Amino acid sequence: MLSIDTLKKVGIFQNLNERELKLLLSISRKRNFEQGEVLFYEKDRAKYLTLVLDGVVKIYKVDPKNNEIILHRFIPNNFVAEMAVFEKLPYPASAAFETDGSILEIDFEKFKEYFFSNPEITLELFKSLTQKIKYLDNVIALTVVLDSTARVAKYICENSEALSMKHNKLAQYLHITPETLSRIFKKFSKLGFVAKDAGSYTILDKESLEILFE
Amino acid sequence: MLSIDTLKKVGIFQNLNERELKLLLSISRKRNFEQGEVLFYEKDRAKYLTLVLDGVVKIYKVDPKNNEIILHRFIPNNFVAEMAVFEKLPYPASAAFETDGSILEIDFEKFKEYFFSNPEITLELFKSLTQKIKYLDNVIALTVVLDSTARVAKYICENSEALSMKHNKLAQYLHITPETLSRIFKKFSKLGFVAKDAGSYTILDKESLEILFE
DNA sequence: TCTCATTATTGACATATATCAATATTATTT
DNA sequence: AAATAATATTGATATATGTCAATAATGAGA
Repeated sequence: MLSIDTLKKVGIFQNLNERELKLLLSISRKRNFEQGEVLFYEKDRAKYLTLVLDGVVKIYKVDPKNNEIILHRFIPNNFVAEMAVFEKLPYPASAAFETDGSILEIDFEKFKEYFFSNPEITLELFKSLTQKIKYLDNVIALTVVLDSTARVAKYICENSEALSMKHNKLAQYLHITPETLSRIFKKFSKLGFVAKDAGSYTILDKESLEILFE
Repeated sequence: MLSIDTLKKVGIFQNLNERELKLLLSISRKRNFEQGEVLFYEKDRAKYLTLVLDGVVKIYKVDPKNNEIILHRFIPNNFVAEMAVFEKLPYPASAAFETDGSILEIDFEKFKEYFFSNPEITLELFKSLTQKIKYLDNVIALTVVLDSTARVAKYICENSEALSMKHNKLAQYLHITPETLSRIFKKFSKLGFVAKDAGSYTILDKESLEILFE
């Protein structure tokens, strides 16, 4: 099931030696999830240090109208919500698998005891924390600072995969309704900033789009 | 000007010995600011590890309509935007003094060299980073998730100083206009959730207010 | 205490975006 | 390829909040 080879493939643990990997193995377990399964809910108590091994995990909050507000999608080899584990705080958001996948659960107290003196590990944890700050900053830069039109412009300019995403997923990610998104794309088409071919859109005039959010 | 005694008073450096404090002193300098002075602008390059010594520093973004969106206010003994310094990234937001004050500027490369192997220092830096995540999460929880009414309810329930703040400051902090804030307070008064006496408001029915944002 | 400046409130109106319902388009299954 | 389901678009309308302008309340200096 969970083997040293699996752990070796995780970037964060690359510099650990065999002895350390064995130690890590002894305080970890792998858990499999199916698409849609919830990893944890907002306000749950954090028990384990969690790392995505396979699949995509979405982190989201639920607003009073029951809309999911997606803060981030995690791909493999990332820690999820380690802040809550470090600080012994309830999770600030919920997490669910968007695909089938698996996670590594690590006993945090033991991990701390064994690995916090290892500068390579602490450096990786620093990076992981600063990464989270960047993600949250991005949510704010996108959602709080910009209006819907600017938000769409920014997102399609900066995320190449955006144009091939299903529109309702994209809309959800940008915290707008599919209707509004559709109207914005129509506006961009009319302005000649994007073109529709065979269902999906292509960017024709990136400079103009950039003006909208800069 | 900048003395070891000043450094000793900073919580984060409490566990440093005399030799380490001297070392820190040699790579630091103090800078004074007047109310309103800008510490740095969004997108500036981060040069020094920065810590507030005196005064209040606001961290804010500017939206396309030139509204300031305040993300946080820092009081003394806090690192400001250390993420940008760690990651050698442009500042994700601007910073300005709301009062007269001063900061400590630390040469980051040397700080890293001298102090990153000290577990007490890295622990403090961890705490500082997780704190920032909490602040950003709060901005999102307040601004992205809740509507204006819920936001006011949450803020006055959870921040005792809110009711004595000037309404235009409070409104700015909640990212709503003073007019909207005034209307929301009026609504809360009519519902009997708050009462106005001598200019400022008092909470009469906290449970009801809490229902609005939970 | 009176005056002036600042801050807060109120009303009328504008605007962005959501909601709902109908229809069109695209994708999937048989 | 036809049938069905899923997704996208469009129009009409609702709603929350912003904007602007007028007035009221409050605070600070003479």
